[in-house]
Amino acid sequence: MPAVSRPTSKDVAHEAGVSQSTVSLVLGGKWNGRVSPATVRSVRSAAERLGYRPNQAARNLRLGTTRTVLLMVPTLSAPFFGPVYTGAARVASQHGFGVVVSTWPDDAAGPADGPFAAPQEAIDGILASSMAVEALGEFRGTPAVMLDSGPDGAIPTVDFGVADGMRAIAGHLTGLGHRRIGHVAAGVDQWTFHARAAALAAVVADLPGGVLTRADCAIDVTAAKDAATRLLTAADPPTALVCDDDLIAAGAYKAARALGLDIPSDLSVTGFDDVLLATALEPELTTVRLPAGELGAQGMTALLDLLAGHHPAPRVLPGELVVRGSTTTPRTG
Amino acid sequence: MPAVSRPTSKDVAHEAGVSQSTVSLVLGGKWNGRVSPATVRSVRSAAERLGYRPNQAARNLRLGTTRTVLLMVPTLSAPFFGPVYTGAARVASQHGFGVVVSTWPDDAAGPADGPFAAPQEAIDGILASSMAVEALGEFRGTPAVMLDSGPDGAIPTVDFGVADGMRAIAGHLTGLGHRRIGHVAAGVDQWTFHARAAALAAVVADLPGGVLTRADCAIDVTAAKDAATRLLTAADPPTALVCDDDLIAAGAYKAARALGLDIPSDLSVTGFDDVLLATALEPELTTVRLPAGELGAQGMTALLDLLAGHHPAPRVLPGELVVRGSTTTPRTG
DNA sequence: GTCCGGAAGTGGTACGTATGACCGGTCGGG
DNA sequence: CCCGACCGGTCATACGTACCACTTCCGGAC
Repeated sequence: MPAVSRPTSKDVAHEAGVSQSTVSLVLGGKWNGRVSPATVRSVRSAAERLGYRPNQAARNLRLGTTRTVLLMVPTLSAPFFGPVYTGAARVASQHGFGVVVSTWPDDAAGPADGPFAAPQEAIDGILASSMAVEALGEFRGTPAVMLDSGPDGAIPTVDFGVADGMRAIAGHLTGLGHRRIGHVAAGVDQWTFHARAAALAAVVADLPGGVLTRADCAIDVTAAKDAATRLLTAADPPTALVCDDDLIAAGAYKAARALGLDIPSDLSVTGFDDVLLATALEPELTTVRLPAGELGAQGMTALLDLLAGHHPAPRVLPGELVVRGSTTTPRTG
Repeated sequence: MPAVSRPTSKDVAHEAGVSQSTVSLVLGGKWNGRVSPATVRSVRSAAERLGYRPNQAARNLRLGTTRTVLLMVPTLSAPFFGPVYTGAARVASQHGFGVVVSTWPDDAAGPADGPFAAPQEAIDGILASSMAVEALGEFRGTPAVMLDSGPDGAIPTVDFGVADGMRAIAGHLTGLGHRRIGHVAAGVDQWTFHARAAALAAVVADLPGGVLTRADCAIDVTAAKDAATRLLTAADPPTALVCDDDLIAAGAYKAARALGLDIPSDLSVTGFDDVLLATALEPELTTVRLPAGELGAQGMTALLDLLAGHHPAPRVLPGELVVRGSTTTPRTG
């Protein structure tokens, strides 16, 4: 406990020889024509001299608002959500809002392994990843925006156009001549992955001679390697692997190398997200760029709209196909 | 603004037919022998029925403490600091503390590009990365712990043993027979990088025939590729590249590939940190594992100690050399 | 019958801020 | 000469909680 307590507005008032109300007026900027310039100067200099910082707890109590929102994401240890936080925090900061984060504890596999860490602060609103939807019940009544959760009637949403992204991937591969396609899928029960799988399946089903095989795995390099190996060692193996995530693609690379397959001449591989990893791999990964920072920023914008009383329209951020060196025409024969 | 205001302890008191004081007593757990079991049950059920959640702002004001600490790191978009946050948040949560984060805005290159986003909440303490040291002045008087900043007389610190780690790297390479070593250094004016450079230089200086060259770059794959290319295209190029960071090593891989050099047979490469990327590279990267999550956890532990009135001793977390496929004996001749 | 003391709970207040309601003085217009 | 408007501020209160000091009830001891 700090032995020296911080100065209050009353201390500033005493120092400046005015009342506490006047201090609040001046420092709150509400003094248009109510306070003389001389007094304003004197109050400001007194505050400066004492190093006065307003007590946020008292202000929050008085105003009934905290100008703070809660961001709920599964983890910040994985690559994707860091930029989401950054984008959200930037927009929040521009509007004078703070952000507190809540994640699954210990990078657990899911919310069943423990509750989100509850913030000690009161919050005005919630920006929640779809993977946090179960934990939202704790905060019934708090305005919320969901990220990447699919259209929802009750809660405003900001989504990626993952189906379009997956169609672009599939179109790219089939355009190159691939017919036997393997889907290394994230074994996670989330809208975004269901939407990707459905989009891919639809494209392959419409393709004469198209064959789609599938293996599920956790979003983890090692698990992905195993899943990809299963697909590649089956009879009549695919000539291209479509991975639900760049990390999964990294596992597919490992599987291919272990089997002596060259990427892309023996096997085309695609990812999803375009995290830093995608350009560090060799060859660089063909993937769909999901603007994670933009998701956070647009989500925060929607949430602030909601807090301001407007009901924001659902937004969809397009993914962009980024063709790099991991895809080419299949080996003939 | 939500039209329906949350119930207060007064509402609960009315519902249970007791006074607000009693509600506070019961829900605060301070009722040992002061309140009858029947009343306790009735208060608890009333709180449950109304969905009562204590107003944190009021509690913070009354108690003069927020049970919240501020974590200052340069960014959460880069791989390293996510686990730091996770470790810190886990320990904080176990002690009933919350965490708010402050980063450089927009992933700027440094604090000069703008202030850290100030949290809207009052905080009890600060856990700051060394890269945030400049911003610490705003919070003069708040208890703080520095991470990865080197020994400091005034502020408790938690550091990595980066010098030992670098000596392990250097010993590994020289033990393999390398004599001409290139240092792809992070061009960042921080204790941790100075310590790494000094440790490496000392080992090479003690080595008969040892030659150390150096190129600086930002912690960024593209910039690292350029820097590594400069070293590798010089006369009498190094047989091993020591990189200050795994991301820099990824750039070195790209430079080697562009020059037609095989890793490790033509060139050994080492990294630092052991982020996810290290095992996704091919071949997997020899590096020093810095336990980022442990840094956050130990730092938070030290900070909570400090808040409890104990002055924590400086702590040093050892780095561990992880030998993978990117290093071998230099090509003879 | 009086007094004591513990059990069970209540009243009142303070934390620091923001703000609506006041208030004394001056000045110009009617 | 009086009244209202306006300037430049102050007073008092409320936000919701935690906790100290106090009261009331009641069973027993003397």
